[in-house]
Amino acid sequence: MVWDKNLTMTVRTRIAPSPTGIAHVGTLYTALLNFAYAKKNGGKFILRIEDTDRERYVPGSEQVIFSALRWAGIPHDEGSDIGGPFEPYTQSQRLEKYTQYANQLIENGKAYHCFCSSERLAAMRKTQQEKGELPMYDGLCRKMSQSQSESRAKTEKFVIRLIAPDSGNTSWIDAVRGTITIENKTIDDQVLVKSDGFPTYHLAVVVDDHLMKISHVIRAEEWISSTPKHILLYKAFGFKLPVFAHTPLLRNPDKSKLSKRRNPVSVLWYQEQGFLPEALVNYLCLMGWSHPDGKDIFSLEEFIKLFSLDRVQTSQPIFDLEKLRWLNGSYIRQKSDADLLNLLKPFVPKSAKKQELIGIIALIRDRIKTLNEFSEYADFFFQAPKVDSQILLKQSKLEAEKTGMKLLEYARVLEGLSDTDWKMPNLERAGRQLLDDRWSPKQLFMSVRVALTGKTVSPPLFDSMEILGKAQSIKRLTRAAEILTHNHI
RNA sequence: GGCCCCAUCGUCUAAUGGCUAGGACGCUACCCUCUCAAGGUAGUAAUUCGGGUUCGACUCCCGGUGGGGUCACCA
Repeated sequence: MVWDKNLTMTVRTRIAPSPTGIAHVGTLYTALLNFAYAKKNGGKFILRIEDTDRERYVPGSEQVIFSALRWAGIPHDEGSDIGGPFEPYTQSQRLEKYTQYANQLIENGKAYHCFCSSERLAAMRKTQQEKGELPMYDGLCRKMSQSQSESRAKTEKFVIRLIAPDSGNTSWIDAVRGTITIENKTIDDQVLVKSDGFPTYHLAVVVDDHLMKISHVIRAEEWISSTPKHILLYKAFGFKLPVFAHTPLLRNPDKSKLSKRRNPVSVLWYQEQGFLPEALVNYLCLMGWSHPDGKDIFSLEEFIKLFSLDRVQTSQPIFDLEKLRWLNGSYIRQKSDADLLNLLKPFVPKSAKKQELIGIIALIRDRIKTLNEFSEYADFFFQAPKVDSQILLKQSKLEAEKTGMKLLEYARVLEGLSDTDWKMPNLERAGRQLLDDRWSPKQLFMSVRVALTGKTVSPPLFDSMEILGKAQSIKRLTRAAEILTHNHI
């Protein structure tokens, strides 16, 4: 990026979520890019809470956002929870600033009071749309004399609107897309201050980005069409423009903007499913960006080292759970036993013993893609399964009686093993000794598998038996044999 | 609909005028094997269309088509 080279000021980027309930993966994605860009350039990453919409505010959302970013390993240098040189970092605590700047605009003739009722606005929009025009404010109050406007403002409710030029163009050099130009006549007289005295996003974001010395505004492409409004405001205030960079918008498999209707979007959901933060972050890195060496798996540190805005793609990627799952499985496989034991804690029965778990982990680590799949593979260790005789017989391919007798025979042989001999190779040897021309390895071992686990899919049989223990294994074999004979007499 | 953005295998992407268009996920087959995985090997599949520019276009230009975003006193 050419204009980076002459940058003398510090790079300061920010993420500015609104507290509406969840931590969105789209927010995490934008945070990741802003964080990486700041760190790459030795700058600061700021977290600002944009809570100027009182109707949509959900108490507690801030904590959800903080904890999601903490989980993901994307720490901020300044923010509403930790403060900083430009605090407060919560917009509802900065109200006077916005009022002050809005009034300055009115004094300079760059903005005006608007007294139009929402009914009039709605009616106006309706007729405009019927005529096939684009709905825009008709500028009624813009024409009002200053004295009239001032006196009405003393008694009536009003909003403050920006005066947008009717001709000319507004353009900027987008750091990921190049020059973008928009005709001023398509820009509405944007509301800056609402009738409740709160600023709109457009005013607050410009004022705060300026006051907080944000150098690079890196945000999703859905903001492209409001960027000219922001530039107009920067100019009206005489502020220095930041670099704008509009990143691709994450999409659902149906190609629409990523939303909870079609896709899990809450970071918390991924956490609860047992996705590892490294995997989610790594996957997000692959959205609209690629490693110069074509690597798919790399650390956040490596990403920071290699990240650049000009390598960011402009087309909109689809968020694909399948590839994320693969990546997650890969990260799980790389974990140490101790780490996995720790990570698995929320997904494992409380009664589970540590030694036992370490053994189980060795058996399932290559099989699970998310941590919550632990129970799918390992639940039989903690609870005797319900054995379905039909499923069992389908594996043995022999009559119930013969199958039951074989299971009992295996149980008897196992009975002869001492506790110290209760080891995988011995268990397997004992099993293989029972093979003959009627019992192939597959028939016998699959039958035993169903008897012990209730399923046709499980971790390796003899390793599982070693962990399950002598008493429990024999008990389950005997019980399966009983079920077979009861059902078929 | 106006405006804006975008267009390489099903998906994520590489290749910015010169290669048989590469890699990854997924899928298929084989190997391994007590099942499922993991691992290994092989395979499947793409430059949206039409015009230009050029000795030569995935790559540059124009148009069509398609997709997305945005048009609030929400962010």
